[in-house]
Amino acid sequence: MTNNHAPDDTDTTTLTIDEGSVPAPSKRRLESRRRILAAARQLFVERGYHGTRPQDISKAAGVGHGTFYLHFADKLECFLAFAEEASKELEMFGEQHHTHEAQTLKEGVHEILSVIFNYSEENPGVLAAAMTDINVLATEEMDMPMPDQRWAEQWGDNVKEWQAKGEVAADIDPLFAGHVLLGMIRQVGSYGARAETTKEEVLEKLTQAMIRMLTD
Amino acid sequence: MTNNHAPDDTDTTTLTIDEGSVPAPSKRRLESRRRILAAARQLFVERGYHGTRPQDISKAAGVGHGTFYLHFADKLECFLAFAEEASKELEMFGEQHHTHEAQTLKEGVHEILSVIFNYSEENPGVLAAAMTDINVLATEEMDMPMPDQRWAEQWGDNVKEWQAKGEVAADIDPLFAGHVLLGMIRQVGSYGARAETTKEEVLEKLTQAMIRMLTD
DNA sequence: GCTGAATCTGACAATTTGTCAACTCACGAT
DNA sequence: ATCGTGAGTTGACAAATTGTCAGATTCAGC
Repeated sequence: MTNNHAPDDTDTTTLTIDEGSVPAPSKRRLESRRRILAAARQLFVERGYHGTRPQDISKAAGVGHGTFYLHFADKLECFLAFAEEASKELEMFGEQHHTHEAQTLKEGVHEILSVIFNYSEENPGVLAAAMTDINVLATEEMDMPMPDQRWAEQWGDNVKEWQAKGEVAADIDPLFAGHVLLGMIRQVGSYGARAETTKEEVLEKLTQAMIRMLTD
Repeated sequence: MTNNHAPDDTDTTTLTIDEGSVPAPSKRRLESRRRILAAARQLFVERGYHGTRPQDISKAAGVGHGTFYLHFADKLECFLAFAEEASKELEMFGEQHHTHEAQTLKEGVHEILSVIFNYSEENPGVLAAAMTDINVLATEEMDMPMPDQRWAEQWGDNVKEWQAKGEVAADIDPLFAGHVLLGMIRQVGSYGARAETTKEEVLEKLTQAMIRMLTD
């Protein structure tokens, strides 16, 4: 398998301008990539990883079959790019929908979860994929931390801040808690998408469960 | 794709004797299947789903390439069988290592987690696969509940019992909590396999986190 | 408009998945 | 012990998919 796609020092996620070292990708190239990723997203969510083929993706994207391989080495890499993209989107979604500075731990947790739930509602199935434990798909070391790991760490940072304010129990390891919280969100997200229950109810219950876990 | 493998009414997991309706599979057939599943397990754990091919599995199993398809329709079905097998193993492992009736909620949780952690130590990577959210691989309805769903429900049953004894907060929805607990275990299992920390430490922290989540 | 680099395309090569006629093996009948 | 038979397996080959790359197309700069 030969790697035909762009040089690895190109930021393969957003293809932003990297002053001086690599020329900016053309609009054309960006557009092709965008279309491929959009098609990939739809198919991964609809059919799952197993049932999605590179040829399906390129066809749905309206590009030549070989074009897929100019952008991604294989299906896995395309999947990882999709997950990364979704992760970034959630971040931006959160920034856009940030309403006010939380006064309490409960408000803080509730607000973050609301963002996640609202994003999920608008993009069914996307977060489930983005938060995938990549280890099941592939076991080799990844070039960068995966979205789920980064989120766990971010939650860990949040816990550390709340702990500094005395809102979270002092004996809790923030990073550990970050992972625990991520696990909760992941599973409840999956369960909530299936169960006969409302988003609001799940949101309240999950907030409650998380608060309990974090406090004495 | 034609389905060449045994009639669907055969229990494809353990191929137990089904009195009267289907003849028992021969030793030879059981042995082939066992070897395929053993090879599949090793490869799925080593390489992940993406990097494992049916031809790799049949080769590692020491059976003909076509034999794979006599037992499983495709890679996904083989993976699901592996996950199911691992799930059953954990159950049996738990039964064999059940030491005593828990006196407190903490002991109960600690004991169940010990079983899970001990099994994981003896079978690295297997539980991660067995507890996979199958939805990422495939989105169609499965014929039976997946291992992760069943575990969540089992934890839900445990929570209900503990609740009846007044050990778990009365306002907690047992099934919801079951899913939350599963999510915690899953993520912490993944984190613990990677982090520079001891099994005992992770076990203690997770027990603590779970108790907090379940109590006032 | 011309040019050349960037990018794409799809035919074809390479590889993998899936099929099935031929073969093997285990078991029961004689 | 031998033989017949059906279950189960095999691997050559068909079908499908992944991956490659020479030729084609596009587009920005002059």
